[in-house]
Amino acid sequence: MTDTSGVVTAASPHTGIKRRQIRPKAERRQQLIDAAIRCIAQAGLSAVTMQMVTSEAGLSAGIANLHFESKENLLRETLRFVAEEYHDGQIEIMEGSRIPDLGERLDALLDFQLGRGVTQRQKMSVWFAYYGEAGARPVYQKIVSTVDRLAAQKLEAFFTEIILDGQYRDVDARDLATGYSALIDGLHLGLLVTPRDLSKRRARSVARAFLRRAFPQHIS
Amino acid sequence: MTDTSGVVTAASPHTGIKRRQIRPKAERRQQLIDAAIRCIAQAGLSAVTMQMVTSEAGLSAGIANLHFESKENLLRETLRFVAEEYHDGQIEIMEGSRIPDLGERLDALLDFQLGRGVTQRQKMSVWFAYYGEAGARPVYQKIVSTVDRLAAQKLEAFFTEIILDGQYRDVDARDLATGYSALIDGLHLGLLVTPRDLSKRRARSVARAFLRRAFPQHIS
DNA sequence: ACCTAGAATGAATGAATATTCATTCGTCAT
DNA sequence: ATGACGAATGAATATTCATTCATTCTAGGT
Repeated sequence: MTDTSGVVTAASPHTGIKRRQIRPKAERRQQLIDAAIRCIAQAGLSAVTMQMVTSEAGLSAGIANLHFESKENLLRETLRFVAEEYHDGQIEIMEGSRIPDLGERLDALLDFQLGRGVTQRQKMSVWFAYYGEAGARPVYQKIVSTVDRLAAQKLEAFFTEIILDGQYRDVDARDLATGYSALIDGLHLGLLVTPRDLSKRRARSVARAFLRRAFPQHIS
Repeated sequence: MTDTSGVVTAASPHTGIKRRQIRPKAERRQQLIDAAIRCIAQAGLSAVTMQMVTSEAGLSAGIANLHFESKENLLRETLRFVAEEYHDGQIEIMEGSRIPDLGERLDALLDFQLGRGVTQRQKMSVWFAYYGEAGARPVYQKIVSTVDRLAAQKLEAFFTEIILDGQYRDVDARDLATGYSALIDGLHLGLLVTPRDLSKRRARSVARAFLRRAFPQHIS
């Protein structure tokens, strides 16, 4: 997560002329992915050019092809990174033996999903840019659905735990998990497209209302 | 709504050589928008070319520029069309003095939002392609948010009516409307990206469960 | 039957941009 | 210190694609 991107790397102090830096392959790849995320959020997936990405990363034109072979590869790996980061975060909270109280864990999940600042907005922006293309691109669809399925399973297990704990009747964990995920996705869309009409505060309250109706004993 | 697209227009019967057809401007524009919808659903917004659209429409290369000036205009008008069609449909049902019973009207709304066949999937695909770009494009954002705001207001009014009718307590029409819209959007995404994991049948049942929890007297 | 306005065509143009690769230059093992 | 490996550069190339416009053709009016 060290974000060195955007930093003008090692310039000779007076001239501002950049000195060539040699870095490990993995680091360069991440640097380019980070730059791609910023470019996609800024210009939209369909307007991103290799020039944009490499110059955003403060590097030379050919470097993305050097490390990723092609634009397509770079974009695919960028999607994979964002998808995994988002879902790993969720899963860590849900499995979280860190937070023993189930109600608190629910709150933590909500915080993760609808909290955060500008960075989060950037990531969401990228996330939905790919979602939009996924209908037409099997490669994207596969990445998203793989990672989604895993998160859905974990959420269902988490909800099952809560249902047992609260002895709730007439609730199906799977359907509820599907509904909650959809709700969160929909709220993200709202935050992205109509921020004027939907504040982050209100989005959180809408999501909490959903959870409260389902698990009244666990949400105050 | 007459869909003449995809039809190979007026060919000389034996040769298959196409005869030039002159049609009113409005008709050609619609024909091109219909073709654009199919292309976006098929190839993704970022991969659509003018060639694709015009040949999908069965017309010559330059014609989209003749009628829309630029690719950007064509894509913008295509978004406007899809957005308005979707929201007009919803609004007609909600205002619907056609269906007097409120519960039935709720069901009709759900049917419209999650029913339909291939065509609907195409439209959804287009809808989300634009959503994905909206974060970076003020023009798209404006179209979507304008049309969204109107639908949100109507939905809130509709829910208010139901709340009065059922004398429901402790329910906020606005929050509920926001939640329901978000849920539907999220389910659409699910249907689009992970059709394997979410059938249309299940999506409907998840949405109905949401409504039942909110308006138990109106949904069986 | 003939004209004419303007709709439609599609080859040509030029701009944008992904990709290549010969060259340059850090870095590290010796 | 020195050499060699390979990372990084960026000018050159090739391709893709939106847009233009001279030409062709259709349809409605006379």
